[in-house]
Amino acid sequence: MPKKNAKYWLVKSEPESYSIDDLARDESTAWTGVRNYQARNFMRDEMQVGDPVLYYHSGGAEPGLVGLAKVSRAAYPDPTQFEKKSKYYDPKATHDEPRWVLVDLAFEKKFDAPLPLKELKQHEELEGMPLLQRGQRLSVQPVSAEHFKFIEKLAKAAAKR
DNA sequence: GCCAACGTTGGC
DNA sequence: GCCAACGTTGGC
Repeated sequence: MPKKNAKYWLVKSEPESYSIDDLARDESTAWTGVRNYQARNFMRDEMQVGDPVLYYHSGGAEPGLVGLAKVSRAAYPDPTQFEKKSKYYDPKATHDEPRWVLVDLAFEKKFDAPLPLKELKQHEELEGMPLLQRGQRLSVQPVSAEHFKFIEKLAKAAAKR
């Protein structure tokens, strides 16, 4: 079980670039390439080791929640910002003043059945969840404890169907 | 500091 | 592939 003061999160990834199966295979990964200040600030200021993280697949035929990870290392500079050949290279970032940070995520579990976005939208218990807001594009976002617990229940119920 | 242009995300 | 939403950039 997460610590009492744990916060809950959600990260998005396109399964073609890095899926829950990739994370399961790697066991943990550095969450490189976040280039949005709001998302960065969540990682830098609020994500703590042990925090549970919902894993969301965006794009594709059926976007939805596919599993669970947890934060395994707190924020540190994203090395890709310094790599000229990386598509995440940022010429304005320096080692003295890095602009982008990341956290490490560790695989926790893959849901037996994914929870499609269109199903999530049908539960009024999840009303107000950032993921479900129109035009919402943040790739790292907070999840309330209530929403997180409800989603855990949904995942268990979906596995039994 | 405003705001138009542009680029990206992501559902459909 | 389309397009709405939104963030960033850059001219002024």
